Amino acid sequence: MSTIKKVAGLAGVSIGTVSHVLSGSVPVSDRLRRKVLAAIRDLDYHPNHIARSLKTNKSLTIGIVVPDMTIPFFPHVIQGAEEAARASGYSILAVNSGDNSARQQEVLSLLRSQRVEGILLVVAPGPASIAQIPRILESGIPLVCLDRVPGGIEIDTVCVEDRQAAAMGVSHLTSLGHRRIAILTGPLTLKNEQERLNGYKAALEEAGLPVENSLIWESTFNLDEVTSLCCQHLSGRSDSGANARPTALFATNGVTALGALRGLRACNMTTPEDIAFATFDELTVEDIFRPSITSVVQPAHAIGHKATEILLQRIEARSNSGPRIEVRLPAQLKIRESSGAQRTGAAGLTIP
Amino acid sequence: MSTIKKVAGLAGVSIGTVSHVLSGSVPVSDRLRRKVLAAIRDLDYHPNHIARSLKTNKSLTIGIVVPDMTIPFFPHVIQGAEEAARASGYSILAVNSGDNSARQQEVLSLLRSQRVEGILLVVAPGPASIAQIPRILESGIPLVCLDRVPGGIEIDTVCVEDRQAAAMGVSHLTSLGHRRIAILTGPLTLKNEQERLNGYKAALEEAGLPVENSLIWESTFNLDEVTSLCCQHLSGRSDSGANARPTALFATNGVTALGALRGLRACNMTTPEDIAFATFDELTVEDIFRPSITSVVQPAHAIGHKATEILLQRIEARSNSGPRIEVRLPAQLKIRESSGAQRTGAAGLTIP
DNA sequence: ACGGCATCTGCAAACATATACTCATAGCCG
DNA sequence: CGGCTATGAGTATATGTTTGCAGATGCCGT
Repeated sequence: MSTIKKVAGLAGVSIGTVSHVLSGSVPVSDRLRRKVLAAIRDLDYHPNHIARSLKTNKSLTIGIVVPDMTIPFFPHVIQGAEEAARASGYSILAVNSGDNSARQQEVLSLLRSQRVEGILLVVAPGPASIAQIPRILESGIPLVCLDRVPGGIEIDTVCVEDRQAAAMGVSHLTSLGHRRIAILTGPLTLKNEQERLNGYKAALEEAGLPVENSLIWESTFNLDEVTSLCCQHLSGRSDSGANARPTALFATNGVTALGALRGLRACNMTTPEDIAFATFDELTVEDIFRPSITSVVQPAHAIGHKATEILLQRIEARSNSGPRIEVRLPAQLKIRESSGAQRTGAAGLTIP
Repeated sequence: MSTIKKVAGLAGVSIGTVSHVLSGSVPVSDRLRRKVLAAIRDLDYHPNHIARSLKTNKSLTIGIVVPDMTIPFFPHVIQGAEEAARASGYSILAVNSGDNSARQQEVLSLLRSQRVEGILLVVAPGPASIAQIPRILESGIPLVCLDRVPGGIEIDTVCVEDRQAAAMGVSHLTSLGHRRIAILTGPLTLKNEQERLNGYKAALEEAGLPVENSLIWESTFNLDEVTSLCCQHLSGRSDSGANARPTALFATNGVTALGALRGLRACNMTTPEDIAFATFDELTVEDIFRPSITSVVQPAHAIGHKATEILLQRIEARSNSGPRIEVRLPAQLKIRESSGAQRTGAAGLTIP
């Protein structure tokens, strides 16, 4: 691998001159610049980013920790982050935590060893995951939490307007005449899930409906657990009366949504026929498939992009002090078939 | 940020000893090891991977270039690669090329500056993209092409058994009695697409059916182009006769599949009612949605995993010489509704 | 007491680069 | 034509780590 020294040798200039041509921080005469550039081409020289980082103490890299890249939401977030980062000359190091506290610890350590200049974190559930954050901040590495907001900690966050978004989805269901609407949440230790639950409550109240604890189903981010929990709640209920089965179901995230749909199938129920359904997050981007799911969709790309902008701002400021930044981005309600607002035709591809 | 020197100071040992504790390459007494580890904890020390890389000339990083992380297939590949890499202590740097030759050039340069020890490449279409490969190999960086096989170049490759896989999908359609089966391919400059086409031809021949050029529709990886091309081919054909509309359609990849489905919808056709449909690649993981699509599914995870193993092997061997390795992994046929093998019930969630 | 061994220290030389600094050269004006 | 000023070239040092080596220390058995 060619070095700056070889380039200097071939171009007949000093190492410093090559460096100046590369960085542009010091003017170099056209004659020498051309010779240097020619040497760079001839040698297929690529500046050693490692040595540069060591010298300048800038890795030009930021890390992003997501639960699982294969969940469609996160690649969009990562891509948003990557675009914002690239615009400032930064690269992205993306790693999975598997929503596992121990693994999150590992990857955060890895990122710190790699000397990333900032970290974007979709925090794993559990207090242990949150406990890892302060040390990082203390060490001077800016960290922005995105998508999920950890409780009990002062930290920059970027996510969707959970309360309003959930209320929007639930209001859609109440406006369709539903009076018994169940909500299927993830762990309520996460502020977002709480906020979404609050949005649900607000929407019910606004519609003059009571909030029943028996219709609030708290679950986890484990698909199998969600499925069986949902199934359990749906079966063994009468069709009417005080303990009647809900006529609509709202899921607060993509995982519980998928679990809910699987649960419905396991209980031999269809949507929207047997129960109206709406959810946070898109399950499949394509409107080609049926039943199309009424969703409150998050601006995934924008979340990643905005979080990165904030992070870069903190990096530039070289300080984690200053007021905490909390960005809430608006979601969008996409009304489709599963909520029963549109009637669905025969199976197969149809024109909506 | 604490350094190895500070750790040594706090632990009351020499720098060398700390290094030895960290690397494990030289035995250290238990007493000192404990003191060192305590100091590391107290100082929240994280070894400077950058300095280590510079000294050892090993970045312990491999790069992976994919067209677009938001296409569901690729995160699985990346995750497979990540697991294999992690098992050997390597990290993954994943970047998008946007299926764009110029951008691919940029990201490859970036990876070389980052001094990745090897590169996994899903090559962008076009000869310019392929032309970038030899320089990298010459510079001593192993490179494995995965998913897509570039033509006219000797290189390690890992992908699916394209021919057999396509033949399997098409045979499924012939076995259902279809005699006019169209194929919608991506750019035939890619060997895989050619091979899939060959599989199609072989399956037709085996079923005693003629290969008609008018039923071979070559397209691109651009969704809109595929959609309009498909629509164009489907409309303006009589229902019978020599130029009759095909009764079945096979798409050779996820992009053309999506384009095909959109095209069908635009032409006001449904599947499997108006035309049977099968494809390479899964469009949505969940079987919950209708119409469920009969697919030849690729072992995405395994492709990433295997490619990384080969790459690590080349890295270890410190040489790109030796015989070229070509791994072909088997695909799996998932028969669902769109091919018409199962009859589909009413829309909505049903038990299959 | 002493050799041998295991363990540890301290030092120095890299690794490839950036940068502040010094030095050289050329142009220019008086 | 001499000295001054720009401007550009060259040089030395530092970054955090690994690694090898020479020497120091302490402990054990003889």
